[in-house]
Amino acid sequence: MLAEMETMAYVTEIRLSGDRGAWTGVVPSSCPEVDLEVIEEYLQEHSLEVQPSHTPASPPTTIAPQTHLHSHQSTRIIENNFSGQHAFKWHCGPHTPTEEYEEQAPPLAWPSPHDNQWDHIPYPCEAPAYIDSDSQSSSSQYQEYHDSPSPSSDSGGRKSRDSLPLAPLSGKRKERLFQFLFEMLQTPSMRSCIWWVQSSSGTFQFSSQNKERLAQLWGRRKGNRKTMTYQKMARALRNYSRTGEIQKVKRKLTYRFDEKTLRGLQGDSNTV
DNA sequence: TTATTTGGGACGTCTA
DNA sequence: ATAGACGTCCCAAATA
Repeated sequence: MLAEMETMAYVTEIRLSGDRGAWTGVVPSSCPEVDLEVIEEYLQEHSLEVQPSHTPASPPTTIAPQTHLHSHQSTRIIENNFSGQHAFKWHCGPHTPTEEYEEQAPPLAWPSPHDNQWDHIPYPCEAPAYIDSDSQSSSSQYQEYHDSPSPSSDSGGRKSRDSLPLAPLSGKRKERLFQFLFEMLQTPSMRSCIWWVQSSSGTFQFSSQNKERLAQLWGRRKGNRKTMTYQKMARALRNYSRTGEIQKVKRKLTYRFDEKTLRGLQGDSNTV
């Protein structure tokens, strides 16, 4: 069934990325459960993320009103490379994806919050981080962990690691929020909660629908006493604005990894 | 206007 | 003991 949903998502992606004009109304029809509002949210959120390579935060003024997914403006979305509308799939199943994820959490390679496996286990998915949504569509194949060549010739990889002590310095180091987020971004089953907007620039976005789930996972990971909420997690995220690891971009629920941080994370995930 | 998002001060907790 | 990295609470402003 999971396979079915994957297929569903896959088909959706194909339609989105492969057949621009034809996808109007196609997605929902193949899945009655699909929440149109969510789709619209995705379309809106993503369509706004048309990022000129030089500036990730495009001014809202350039944003065309996204009336409906039936509109011809869907083209814009596709141009945006936002074919990875993985979120669609979760509405097809009985549970939200995060619920599934929670159920699968242990097998999905979570180091228990107690032991410090985090320090030595590899990321659940070591696929290159630089996979845009469309690349992720083909990621259905890297559902399982698999080796992948390092993100080739990252001249700054080492350097950034020097300036960014992500790796355990003295054997063990507590997991940081941005590391967790990065990991989630590499986890296909979490696509419904968080996804790359433009992986090349380190821009990612939370799902308005499932951000709380992700926050809860973070809270569990940390072994907090109280339930983590997006509010609180976002507070920590805002702290990164000062320290520079992650910056907020002018898009709803969208943030961006600092270049160095991103490289450090990628280098980290490839060398652990 | 309401609900959601965003931003940040203040203080607490935990860990290296 | 101290500092870093949040976690928690709270409030206000910006947006949708």
